[in-house]
Amino acid sequence: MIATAPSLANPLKRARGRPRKTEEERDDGNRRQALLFAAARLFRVQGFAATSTRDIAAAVGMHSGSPFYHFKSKDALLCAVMEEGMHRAIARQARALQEDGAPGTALLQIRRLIRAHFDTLLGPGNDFVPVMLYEHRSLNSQQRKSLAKLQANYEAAWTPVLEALHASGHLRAPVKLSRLLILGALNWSVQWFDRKKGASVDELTDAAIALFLKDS
Amino acid sequence: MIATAPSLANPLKRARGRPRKTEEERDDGNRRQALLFAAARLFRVQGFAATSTRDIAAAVGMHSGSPFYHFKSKDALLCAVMEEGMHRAIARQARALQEDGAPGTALLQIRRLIRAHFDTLLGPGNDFVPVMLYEHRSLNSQQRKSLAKLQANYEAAWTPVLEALHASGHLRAPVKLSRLLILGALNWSVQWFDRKKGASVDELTDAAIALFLKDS
DNA sequence: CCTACCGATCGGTAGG
DNA sequence: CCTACCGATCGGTAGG
Repeated sequence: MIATAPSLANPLKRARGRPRKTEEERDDGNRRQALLFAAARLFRVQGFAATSTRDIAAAVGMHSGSPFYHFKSKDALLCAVMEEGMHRAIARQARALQEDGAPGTALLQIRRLIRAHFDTLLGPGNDFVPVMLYEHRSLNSQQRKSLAKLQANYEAAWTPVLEALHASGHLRAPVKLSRLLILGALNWSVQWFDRKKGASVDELTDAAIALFLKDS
Repeated sequence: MIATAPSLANPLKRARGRPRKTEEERDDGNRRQALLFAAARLFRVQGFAATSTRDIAAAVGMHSGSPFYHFKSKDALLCAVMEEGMHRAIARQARALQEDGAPGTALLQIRRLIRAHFDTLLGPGNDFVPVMLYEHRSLNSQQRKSLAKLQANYEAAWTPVLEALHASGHLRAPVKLSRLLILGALNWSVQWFDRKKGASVDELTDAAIALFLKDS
């Protein structure tokens, strides 16, 4: 929202003795990262089509043409945001499933999956996955295919857990439809969740468990 | 998607004896309606920002400036699409709740509410409400306020039914969070439902009931 | 509802 | 990563 004034980089005077690639490479990575975060935030708030590459550049103190030094197109930037989001989500999910070592019961596993999913969607600064959820149609078919793999990877973790719950009578609806409906219920929280009022993520997780699962 | 060629209206030769307002008024309403339907379809498929008013005009055989004869701005057209959607949804919901006369049990009522909601979202040609769900942020605050009333009206019907189900033990999670999560699960079906394959709306309704409600 | 048009903005690029 | 720029497109309007 607030465009920081373009920071005038001091004219580089290259040191000759040292290779000094550290600063340059880190800087490069930093600027690319900065663009990724700014784009995620703006795409989430304003939408992809309503956000100009100039908006994004201004948000990190660059000039209008500079994002194209880091990303070949606006589309590619959007896709990079989504891929970043899926990699983070997959990593968080894997971490959650390995909490306290043991796999535990299916009931414990589903709680971990739901909690990790809420954290991915609602955690402070987690704009990447929400962008993916709501700007999917802005991708071309090639990009969609590459993301579909990551999504399938992510969703695959849910199936065995839901199957176990179905077998034990905790879940009555068909497994596939259950997965779609449950993930939908969670994904939609992006639209109404407010960190500053209403239920906490803990309460949300409890409510989801209570809503979806039977006692035996 | 397919732009019909602009239909050249034959030069009007006004009859003098008759008032002939019927044809003119009906035509006017038809053109406005045509714009509303075309806009809903395009906004749903491409998104609001990615759809130009020229796209919409072409879809109904008008020239680029003509939509602005019917709607004061692109925003106003979006808002009209959403209001149309909510009016239809509210009417369908009211009809569903009065089926077969009697109110029936809460279990029957929730089934009617869920089924009507799916029909509103997934029925053929029902693009209005999906546009509302996914383009909410493109409205200004005044338009949001006017729509919020319609949405509150729509959601109000769910609360007493969910409260009855909570009291009878069919619903375990808190009523307010239940409503948010259930509507989210249903709303998300817009993203994955495919009339041509997978579950039918009937099966979806059964699965939702089985997922959300306990036996007693 | 068409014609003809305007000012603004946009994604992207060449060349440094 | 900046400077300077291009062609295309967009929402909207005047005047009929």
